Amino acid sequence: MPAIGDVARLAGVSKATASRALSGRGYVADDTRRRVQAAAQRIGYIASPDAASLVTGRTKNVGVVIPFVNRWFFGEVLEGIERSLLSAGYDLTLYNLAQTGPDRDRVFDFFLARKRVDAVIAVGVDLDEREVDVIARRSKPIIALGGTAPGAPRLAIDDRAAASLATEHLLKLGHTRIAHLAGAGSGAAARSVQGLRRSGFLESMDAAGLTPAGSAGGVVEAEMSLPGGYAAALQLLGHPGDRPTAIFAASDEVAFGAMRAAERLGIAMPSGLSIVGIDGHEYAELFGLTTVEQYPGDQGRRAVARVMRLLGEAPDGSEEPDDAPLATRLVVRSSTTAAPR
Amino acid sequence: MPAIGDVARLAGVSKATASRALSGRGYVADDTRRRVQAAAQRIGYIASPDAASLVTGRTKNVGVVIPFVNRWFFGEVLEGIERSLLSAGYDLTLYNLAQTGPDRDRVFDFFLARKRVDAVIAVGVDLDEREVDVIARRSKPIIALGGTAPGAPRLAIDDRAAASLATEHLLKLGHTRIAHLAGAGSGAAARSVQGLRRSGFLESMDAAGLTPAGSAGGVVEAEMSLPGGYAAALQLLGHPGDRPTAIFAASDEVAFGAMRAAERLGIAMPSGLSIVGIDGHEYAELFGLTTVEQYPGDQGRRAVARVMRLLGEAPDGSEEPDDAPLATRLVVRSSTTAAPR
DNA sequence: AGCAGATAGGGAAACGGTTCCACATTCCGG
DNA sequence: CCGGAATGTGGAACCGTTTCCCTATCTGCT
Repeated sequence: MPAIGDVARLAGVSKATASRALSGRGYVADDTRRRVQAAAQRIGYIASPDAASLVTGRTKNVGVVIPFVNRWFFGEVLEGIERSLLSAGYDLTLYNLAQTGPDRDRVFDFFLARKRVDAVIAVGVDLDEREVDVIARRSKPIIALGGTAPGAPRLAIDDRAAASLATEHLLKLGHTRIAHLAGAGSGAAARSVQGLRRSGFLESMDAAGLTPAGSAGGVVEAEMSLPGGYAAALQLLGHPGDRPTAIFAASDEVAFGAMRAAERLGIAMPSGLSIVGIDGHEYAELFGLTTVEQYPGDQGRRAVARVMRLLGEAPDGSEEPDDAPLATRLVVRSSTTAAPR
Repeated sequence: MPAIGDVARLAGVSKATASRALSGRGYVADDTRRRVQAAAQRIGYIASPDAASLVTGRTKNVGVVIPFVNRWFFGEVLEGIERSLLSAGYDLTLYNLAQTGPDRDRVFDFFLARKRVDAVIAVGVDLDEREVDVIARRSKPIIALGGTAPGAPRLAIDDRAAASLATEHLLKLGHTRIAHLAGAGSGAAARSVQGLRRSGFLESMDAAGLTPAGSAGGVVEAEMSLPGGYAAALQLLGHPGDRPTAIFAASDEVAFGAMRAAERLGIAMPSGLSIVGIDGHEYAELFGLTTVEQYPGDQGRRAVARVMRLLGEAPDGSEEPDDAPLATRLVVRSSTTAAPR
């Protein structure tokens, strides 16, 4: 395997000059540069990133910590991050983080603590102080997308506002018996995505002078997936007596599950039940789901842009990042309609 | 940032001994080992993987090349790979490969050609000889999961057999008017996953003395996604006159799209239309989809095991890999029923 | 003519580990 | 009791880059 010394010898220059010629740093005569490049090309020279990062301390690699890859939101974010990173010449090292437990500790204490990544993007995961600290101590930037990380820059939609937007849509349609399919853990973790959506819902209901309707107090926790939504909706809609006329689901996948449950129970939609979700899932249009859209692919790209700036790789002319919440938009489709009288 | 020299000094030994004590290679007295470990612990020493791989040539990192992360099959495979790799102490570098184009070349020529990964797992992608060669020339193992890579070990289900299994299920139910929603490109690339499934279908039909039924010759290509299946099914089922009574869809996601299309067209299921897919998608049970299951998470784990063996990291007592096709299983649910007479 | 600054290039010292080789000691079997 | 093997440790070379520092030439300006 050819090393830079071989290139240098072939081009008749020193290693130092060869390095400068290839990396573009420092003064090198045009003619020399061309000779070196030709030599490198000829013997198929490829620089060793290990050797380079050993001396520069930069790895051109960022770690992405993510709890799922197979949920729509996370998959989209990951794809967005990947493309941006690739076009910036960076590698992406993936850490599929379990919610908690020894595996999780291992990721932080063993994998991320080493000097293999220049920065960390934590997607949809709530980091505790110790975890942030492990990264920060190595003075590597960390940024949170969706989840929370104490002391780190955060990129997220305003989940509470999004939930209010969805809820108010139902209220405007005249619904008064409204239930919420909340994300698992939303009751316990108030600052989590699920928690914020839940409280946005409760606030809007409260402001309208209403209380959640349906069995189990009108708020049922569901795993944030289609089967999760299905199971929870069956529970929520099980008693024909006190059925809600509308449901606000914590995510589109949960909403799909609820739609499926309604179908199974023979409830007509939307005349008998209106459903609104959050996400703007790829399938929402096809299923006619009213939802508050967000744009995870774009969020991923933004996170990368943010990280690049922190790493001093800001492309010139790029504007400053702001901490404004990310974009959302209510899209009304056929899954919601006016309340039956 | 403490280096191994600091640990050595603190423990009163040489760098060589410290290295041996921490890595567990070579002879070190128990007492010494403990002293070194204590010292490392005390000053928070963490070895630099770059330095290590510079001298050993091993990076403890494998590259995964994958065309999507947000399709069920790929997401599951990726999660399986990730967990296995993590528990083997390996990092996973993700390359989300565009189907073709300059980005794709860049991945191979720039990213994968460098010495940053010890091996490559290519998931669901058909590599050409040049691409395989780039990796092989660096004498890094490459293994294909799902897709094809000339000259590389391949892990895959028998797609043709799976398609036949699905088709024969429909035949046994008495269907004679059967259509196929094939994957995009299945006609052009006979050896691709889509191509094999298509030919498995055609073979079984042929063996039964039947020709595909429905508009467009009974075989319509669809993007391998739910919206893709929806659009293609609308086309296939558009003319009430020559409607098939059963559809074999190239994947479960396509099948879901077709189910949705049937619903939209007011076709009763399964009495008016039977549908069978391939995959064993997470949602298949909920939607009552008959399907030929495969187990992508397990496939990912297997791929990692295979790579570990090629890297000489076989855990003792693990058996030899075989090239037998991976497991599949027909699961009959409510989306298929006997042909109407 | 003299000089500062820009341009060009080389030698050598890092970076942080691993491993080869040499040397010393202990152990064990014949 | 002796020789070789097993065990334990240190010194130094090495992996492949980048970069610091030094020297040399060339430009343009006073």
